[in-house]
Amino acid sequence: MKLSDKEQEIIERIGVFFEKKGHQPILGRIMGLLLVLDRAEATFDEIREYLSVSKSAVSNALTLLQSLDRVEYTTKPGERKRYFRLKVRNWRKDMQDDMNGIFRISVLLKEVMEVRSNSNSEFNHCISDFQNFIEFMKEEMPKLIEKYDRLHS
Amino acid sequence: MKLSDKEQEIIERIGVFFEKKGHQPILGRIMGLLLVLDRAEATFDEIREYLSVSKSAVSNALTLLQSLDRVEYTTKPGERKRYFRLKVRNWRKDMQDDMNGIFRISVLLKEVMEVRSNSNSEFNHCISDFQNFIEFMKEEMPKLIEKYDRLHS
DNA sequence: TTTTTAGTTCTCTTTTTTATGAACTAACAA
DNA sequence: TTGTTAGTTCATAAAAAAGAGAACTAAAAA
Repeated sequence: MKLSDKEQEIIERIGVFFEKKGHQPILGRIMGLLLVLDRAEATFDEIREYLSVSKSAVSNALTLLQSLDRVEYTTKPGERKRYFRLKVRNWRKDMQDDMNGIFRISVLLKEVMEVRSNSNSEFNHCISDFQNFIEFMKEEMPKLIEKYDRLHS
Repeated sequence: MKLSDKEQEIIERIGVFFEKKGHQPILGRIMGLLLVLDRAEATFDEIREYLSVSKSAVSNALTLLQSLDRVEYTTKPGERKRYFRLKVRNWRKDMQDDMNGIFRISVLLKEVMEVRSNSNSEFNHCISDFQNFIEFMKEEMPKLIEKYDRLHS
């Protein structure tokens, strides 16, 4: 039960990717592991061994990943073990959430505009312009997704 | 030289927003301050006082913000002080960078596909589907931006 | 009933991040 | 020349995050 160097490297890279999103390191590495394994699932203990981390680390990470709706588990008849796997169906939703996270700056800018006087109209105008841009993007994004679904159905 | 409660609150909120992007707390708070101030600029010492942080914290944060191309400074004739302000022109670019950060998962998924066998075609198919979706988005995004610019010129 | 399996919870250490404060520098001013 | 202003750098303290390991629990198996 050993991962190849290439697999390990990819897991680390995916780990870093999710770490940058503000998650703790193991979360990303567990997701990387579940992506790399051919079965696309693993038991609690397999995860522990593949990643050589403690039980508590795995337990906490899996609890968190499930609460984030990124991981789920199934059981097999006659077995007590849980088989953890990625919630594949949510990937697009997760990505949209990330997009909305980026767009959320416009809410903050709106509040900024509320406290600013109109003495610096050049700067105020820059903020408004940027807000318009974001509003446009926010409106167009769902249309883009619809377009994709129309093309791929 | 005091900020109102409302201004402070907005600065904290903007701080948290940028913290979630992986930056250290003061970076976001400095950006928040520069957004909230009517002049939209502040000297080194004003930043220090408004945010009640140490000189070194301000110095390091400003150096970093400048290297990230988010802040710049101007000087005024006869004054040695620097007037720091946000690089407003880069906001859209920053946002596009953030988007590309989200899309970068497709590079990782490509590598994942390279190490996966074809034994689990259902899962592999899910990955490919998601990759197609991202590729579509990556292609459409610049078009969307063009469209916005055409409408607002 | 006792044991085993599968995971959880709690306490504590290790590591990393964030920021402080003091000493330092560079440029100009008195 | 000495002082002052405007910052920088460095060593370190304080705080937060991440994870380890042991004790614990709950359900099934023997």
